[in-house]
Amino acid sequence: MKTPLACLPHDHSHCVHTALADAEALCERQGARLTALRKRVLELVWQSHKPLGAYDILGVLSETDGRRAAPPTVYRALDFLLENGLVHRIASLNAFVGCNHPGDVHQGQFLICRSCHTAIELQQPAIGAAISAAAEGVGFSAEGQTVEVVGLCASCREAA
Amino acid sequence: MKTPLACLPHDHSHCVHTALADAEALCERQGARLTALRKRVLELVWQSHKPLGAYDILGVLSETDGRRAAPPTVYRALDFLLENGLVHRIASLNAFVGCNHPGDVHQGQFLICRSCHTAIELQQPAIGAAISAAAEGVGFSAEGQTVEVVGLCASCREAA
DNA sequence: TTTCGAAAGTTATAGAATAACGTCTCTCCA
DNA sequence: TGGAGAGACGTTATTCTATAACTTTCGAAA
Ligand SMILES: [Zn+2]
Ligand SMILES: [Zn+2]
Ligand SMILES: [Zn+2]
Ligand SMILES: [Zn+2]
Repeated sequence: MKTPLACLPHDHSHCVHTALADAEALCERQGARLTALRKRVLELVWQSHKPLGAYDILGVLSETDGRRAAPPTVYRALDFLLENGLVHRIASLNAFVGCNHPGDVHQGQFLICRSCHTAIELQQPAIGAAISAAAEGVGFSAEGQTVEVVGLCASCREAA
Repeated sequence: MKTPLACLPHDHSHCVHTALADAEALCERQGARLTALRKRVLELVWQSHKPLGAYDILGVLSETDGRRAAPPTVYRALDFLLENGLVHRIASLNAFVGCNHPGDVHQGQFLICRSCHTAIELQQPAIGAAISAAAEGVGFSAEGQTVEVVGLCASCREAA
């Protein structure tokens, strides 16, 4: 039972640097253009392990960065990041979080702490397989999965 | 491999009657008030096996039923139905669907056909258990699960 | 009959996402 | 060199989803 980095104090700037570097490398390899705006949005999404709303990103771009930005600016950047597997959308929160395993084709499972709002990305092939199998069992061919779990993370559990 | 009723031609009025009768019985038993409005909203949600948006419900109430209704009217009814386990919310669609197993405390898994938009509710304790176990594995206590799978249902698969 | 509380009506607003069109700046090739 | 075309981004407007806050209605209990 390893507590995930996300809900422990850690050198988060390292997370951010790694994520940005990985993104650069990945886009290079795939011929995708990681523009300054897209990189900045990715950085903002990675500013913490908490899913971030599109309008929060918009706020930072407008107020802190001083960039003239309207919703489509943010959503286009997010669409790019989603398509390239650099972020995930959390449907139950209408928010976005950086992907921990960029490059792999995958659909994570997310553990969302109702106390500290941290999202932990799991990658348990067994879960995906169990779901696909159950779907196949009724003749349904699964193409995409949304698995989001709300509860209490290890830290918040201890604190309580 | 049993194809679920939901994506076969069937006597759907039977689904509706059963759902409404079950709801009456359940509310009676639990001392919850299934008012005319709430019952009507439940009926509308059950009008098909496709998840229905709150504003679609609102449209019917206003135009067909001639009832003066604003969003809160619908959302309050839906909240009641959710709290009493009579409908589920599909986060990835912002829509609502009737519950197939009212009364049981459960969180379904949903298979959503991208072609005919039918939602099939599964109740596989094994999946829920696998997810909870994976969460416990990193010290996370799962309290609620959202499992939504998009793909092709048996009928649409055949048709293609 | 009065009183109280739940349900529903009403008005306004917040929050999330997209449509449609214009502008800018590259790269590519004549 | 100098367009042509494509992609990224800006801009404006609108749609869709959801909730806040206050008022009115109505039925059951005291
Ligand atoms: Zn991921
Ligand atoms: Zn926490
Ligand atoms: Zn039916
Ligand atoms: Zn289908």
